[in-house]
Order: sequence, then structure tokens, then C-alpha cells
Amino acid sequence: MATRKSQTLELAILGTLKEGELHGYELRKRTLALIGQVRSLSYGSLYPALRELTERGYLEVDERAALGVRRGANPRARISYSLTAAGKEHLNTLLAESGPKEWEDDSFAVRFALFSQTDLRVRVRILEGRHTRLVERLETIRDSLSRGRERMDTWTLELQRHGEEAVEREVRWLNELIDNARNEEKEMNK
Amino acid sequence: MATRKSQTLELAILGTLKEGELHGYELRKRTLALIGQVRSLSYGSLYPALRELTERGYLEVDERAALGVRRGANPRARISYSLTAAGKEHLNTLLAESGPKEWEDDSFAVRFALFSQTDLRVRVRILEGRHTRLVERLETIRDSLSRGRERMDTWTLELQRHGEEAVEREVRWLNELIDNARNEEKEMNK
DNA sequence: CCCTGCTATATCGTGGCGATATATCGCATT
DNA sequence: AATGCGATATATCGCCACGATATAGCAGGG
Repeated sequence: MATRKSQTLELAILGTLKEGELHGYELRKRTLALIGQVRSLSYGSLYPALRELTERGYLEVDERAALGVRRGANPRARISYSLTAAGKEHLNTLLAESGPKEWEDDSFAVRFALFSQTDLRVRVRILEGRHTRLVERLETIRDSLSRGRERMDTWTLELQRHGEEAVEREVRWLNELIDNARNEEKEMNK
Repeated sequence: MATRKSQTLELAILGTLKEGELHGYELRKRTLALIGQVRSLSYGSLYPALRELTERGYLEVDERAALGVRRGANPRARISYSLTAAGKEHLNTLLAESGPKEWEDDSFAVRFALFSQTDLRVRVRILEGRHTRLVERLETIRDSLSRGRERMDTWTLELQRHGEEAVEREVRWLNELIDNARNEEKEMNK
């Protein structure tokens, strides 16, 4: 069954917190700066996630500030969160993964944004996986385009054509990144 | 407070059904063929939506088949849905709208896919709105890129740069479409 | 000096996704 | 002829994450 709760959000939070302690509001801004183009992040997801991560022992909160808020003293009192030792460990575990989930749209963006914290070999595997995933998608689109060439509506066709080009662009982009990463790998082995 | 239930899904269903009656399974395939690159559509959303649209009087079902299924006779018995008169009217109402909602990612894709059923003037308004929306997004990205030029992580920067180019591409695409539509408008007024 | 907008926390309703269940049909494989 | 897989077809269920909403202090511009 495994936690169906998106590890993506979990990873985004832990990865952002790697730099140092932050309060919720600032954390959200930073995370959105990382991946705001692709994902959204509302407080309705953030705060419950923070609470859960704290319960699991991956985060610790600034207790004094927290008490202040609970007493209703000041709604602007910042509650700072920071990674515990277990949290750092868990973050590294997540950063080492490179399964099929990692190359879906949402997850990939987060993984990519955290590449500077990611091992070179894992990086390459993720890029390659994403590449394969997109090539599959290209095939699907092209099948659909050639099968329904005449049956299909002009605008639907145009939309798919535009989508196809967008995927092609991303594939080319990935090719460059993979090349660079492979060269970097060779440099290291010298 | 006004149906918070995404009109997008509603419109996608009604728009697909415009062509003629369909059963759920086929309806899902067709709709995904239209906008599958951008949106997803699970049965967990589709069937409840079909039920609700039927209750609101916009759809009618093939009763005999429906009874057959309800009796558990044949789980593969097709239940066909078709637009009622009220449904067609409602579809036209939705197709005439061109508010700020219509140029968000999800909604725009659906509206675009249904352009052949959409009035030329509404088409232009939606394209222009989408254009404005994307230019805004470009500004946000560029701000973020120039503000944090040195502060930001290499990979985050690279991700945003790539995102920026994707948006630029879509803006150029829209420019072409808007030009074409404007010319078409002139042709008509001659 | 007010009032708009930003900082900052938090919860609530619910829509839609992904998983799951069930069962039939067609086609290939042995 | 049996087996078995994948596609067809319907439907529900748990629950996560979004968007809305509430509250309130603070800063700054007009």
C-alpha cells in the first residue's frame, strides 16, 4: 500500500529546508521559487505536511514561538522548522531514489531543482528515465496524429501538433543535459 | 457560492457529446484524445459528473441498457449518454464565456479543443486573454531570474530558463493564431 | 489617519485522482 | 479445447491537495 501521500511534496519541503530553518510562509515562497512554474503549493497542503513530518521526527519546531501562537498571542509569530538528523537522513534516502515515479512531470521538476544536492549517477539515471518517458509520449502523440489525420478536428490537430513540438523541445533539452552529465562523469573517473 | 465544481470537466463532457451519443468508456477515450496531453480524466470524476449532469437535465441515458446494468445482468452493457435540448443550450452558454478562468492552463486547452464549436469573436477574446496571461507569467519569471541571478542555484536557474523558453514559444504560437483569427474576422466583414 | 496590501498562521469543504472490484469478450498461445 | 491475458465497460471508495476563508498585526503611501 505504501504511503500514497505524494513523496514529491515531502521531498520539496525537506529539500528546501536543507539550507536552514524557515517558517511556513517563507518556506512556501522558496519552494514556489524552485518549482512554481510546474507545481502549486497551498497552505492547505503545506501545514498538514509540516505537522506530519514533525510527528514522524524529521522536523523540529521552534517551541517558544509555537507556544506563543497556540496561546493566540500573536498570529504573526513565526514558527520556524528545521531538519533533524533523521530528517537529513530521510532526505538523502529520497534523493537517492530514481524509480519510474521520479520522471513524471511534477516529481521530475522537484528532483531536477534539487540536483545540486543529488549524486551525479542518480542525476544521470533520472535524466535518462525522463528522456525515455518523453519519447514514449511522443510516440503516443504521433500515433494519434497519423491514425486520425482526416477524422480529426482542425483545432484538436493544431493543439496536438503544438503539444508534440513542446515535447520535442524538452527531449532536445534533455539530450544536452545528459551529454553534459556523461562528460562530467568521465572527468571524475579520470 | 456558485458551482465550485470545475466547469472545465463539465464543458469537456458536453463538448465531446455534441457529436452524438456515447457511453462512458468511449466518452473518456474521446475526451482524452482531445486534451489528454494537458488534463487527465479518471472514472472517479467522470461517472459522478455524468450522474450530476443527468440530474440537472442536461443529459439523458439509454434507459433499457441502464436497467440491464442495474440488474447486474451484464457489466459490459453500454449506457449511452446524449445531450438533451437543455444540454445543448447549456453547452452554448458555456462556449460563449470568455472570462479570466478560460485562459488558465487546463481550461484553455479544453476551450481551444472545442474552437470549431465556438464563435469567432469569442475565439479571439480567449486567445488574447491567454496571451496576456502568458506575458504576465513571462514577466514573473524574468523578474525572478534577474533578481536572483547570483543567489540562485544552477539547476533552479536552468529549470526556470527552460520554462521561460517554453512560455515564449507558446506566446509566439498564440501570436500566429491571433493574426489568423483577425484576418478571418476581416474576411467576414467584407 | 485610514486603508490597502503584505506577512503569517491555520482549518474546512470537497473535487477529482488513483486504486480497486467485477465481469465479459476476443484473440493468441499452447 | 483449455487457458489466459488484455481490452472493454461499469462503478465506488479513500483520501490528498486545492482554493476559500478567517484572523490579525505591521508597513507605507496617499
